[in-house]
Amino acid sequence: MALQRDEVVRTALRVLNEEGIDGLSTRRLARELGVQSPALYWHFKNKRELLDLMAEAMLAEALPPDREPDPEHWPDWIAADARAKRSALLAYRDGARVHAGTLPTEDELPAVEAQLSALCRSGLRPRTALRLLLTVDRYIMGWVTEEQAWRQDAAERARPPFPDEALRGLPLLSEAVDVLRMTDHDADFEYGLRVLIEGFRVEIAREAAEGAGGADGADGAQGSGVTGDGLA
Amino acid sequence: MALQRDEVVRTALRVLNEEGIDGLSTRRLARELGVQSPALYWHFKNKRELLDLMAEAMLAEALPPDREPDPEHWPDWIAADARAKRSALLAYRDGARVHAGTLPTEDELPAVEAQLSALCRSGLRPRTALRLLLTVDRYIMGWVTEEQAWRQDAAERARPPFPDEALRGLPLLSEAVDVLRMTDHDADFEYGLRVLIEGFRVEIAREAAEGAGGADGADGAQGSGVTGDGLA
DNA sequence: ATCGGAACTTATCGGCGATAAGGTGGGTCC
DNA sequence: GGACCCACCTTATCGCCGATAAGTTCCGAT
Repeated sequence: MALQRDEVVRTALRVLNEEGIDGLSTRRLARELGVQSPALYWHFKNKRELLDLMAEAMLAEALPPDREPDPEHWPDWIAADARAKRSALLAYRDGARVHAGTLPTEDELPAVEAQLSALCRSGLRPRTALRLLLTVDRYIMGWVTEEQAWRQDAAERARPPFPDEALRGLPLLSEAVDVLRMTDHDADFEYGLRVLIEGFRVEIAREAAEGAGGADGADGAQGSGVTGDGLA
Repeated sequence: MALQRDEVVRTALRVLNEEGIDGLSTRRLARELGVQSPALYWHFKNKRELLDLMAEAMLAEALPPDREPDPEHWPDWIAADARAKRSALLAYRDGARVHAGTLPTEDELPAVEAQLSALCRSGLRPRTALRLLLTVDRYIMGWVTEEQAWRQDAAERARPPFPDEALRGLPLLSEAVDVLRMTDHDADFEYGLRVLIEGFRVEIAREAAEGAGGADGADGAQGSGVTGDGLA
């Protein structure tokens, strides 16, 4: 039986976990498949295409398609999706870096449309709803990228970063040292996620009120930006 | 006169802008400096170290040190710093990817301590304040990474992604097409930034109330996470 | 029996990061 | 003034990489 694209992608993901993205070469992968490296170019246009499929497979494992998001409980599914996506990226070494290079695929669009539909029930305009989804997505990507970079050079570096001496004379940082050293990734991620969702609540309330009151007007977020006077 | 580290870094940043990070090889850089490539290894341990210095230089251009953050108007300087950091990363091709590989340096710590100090005036515990700073940082990194990836293959791909046909039957996405196609990066970034800051407001209010009321207790953000019932 | 194409091999290209070993020139010390 | 040193660079080379070109094998349809 000849090689299947699918089998190549699965093997590539295994090699990714064993060697990391820098160790994933076409030769290494070919050896693992019992084949010479140019054979891969029969199945893939180039390495980029292979990486794209790997990214797609990574996320497919964790995000079952065709869920119908419930408009009544958007914070729940937004948070659940965010956690699922983070888990999916964390499940493979350098998962975030693999995913980062890819473009959104057109066949993800219907799922996004469904999410927009749910969010718009709360009074959001579609463009605001999409911005909201993109915002949490960017947060996840940034987070996991950093998390995996940290993990990587925690492995290769002898001493942990930010030793106690470096914190001398910095009392607040010393108190927050667990956050600084990423001792508790999960809770730290969860914090940022919660902040985002509470921000969304505020934003949704504002836009719903606006929509109920006047027309719409251009783009509330523009220009001078954040102007509030602080102090909670 | 012999080569100076500083001159090498400046030249490397120029080459980065001309060729992108994949085109920035030691040979290319050496050629630009009128030197053979192994000469660089006298000045730098390896390419990683050069990239680290490039990242440091990039951010140094945009973030003047020794500002004293004003506790009364934290949303303003948080937003200003965020915009400055994004601009710094956008100023160089693949700036986010260059920065992503680096570890936080110990000499950035005093600035962070000052920011924590300002935030804690509003009743935040240091660990929450640091989480807050990290959250916005991750958002910026994720955002700019995506923005630059998009820009790159907008350059090399013939047709723009998400053509109108792909949006047939997806009315909400069609209405939000400008966001989808990242036509207006700046405003979209600003939106997420504002959402984050409004989330921070909520979080700060909660924690200040908590601190005023009872003791503190473990970690409000843990476990079941977001549970609210949505609908603004 | 033959032809065609899918799926692979071998050979090779140009480029990469990195190291080893050797050269060179200016400044220092006796 | 000669010996030495060392900062700084060169030449040569290693083992890897992604990718392409051209040739081979083998199976299935005609």
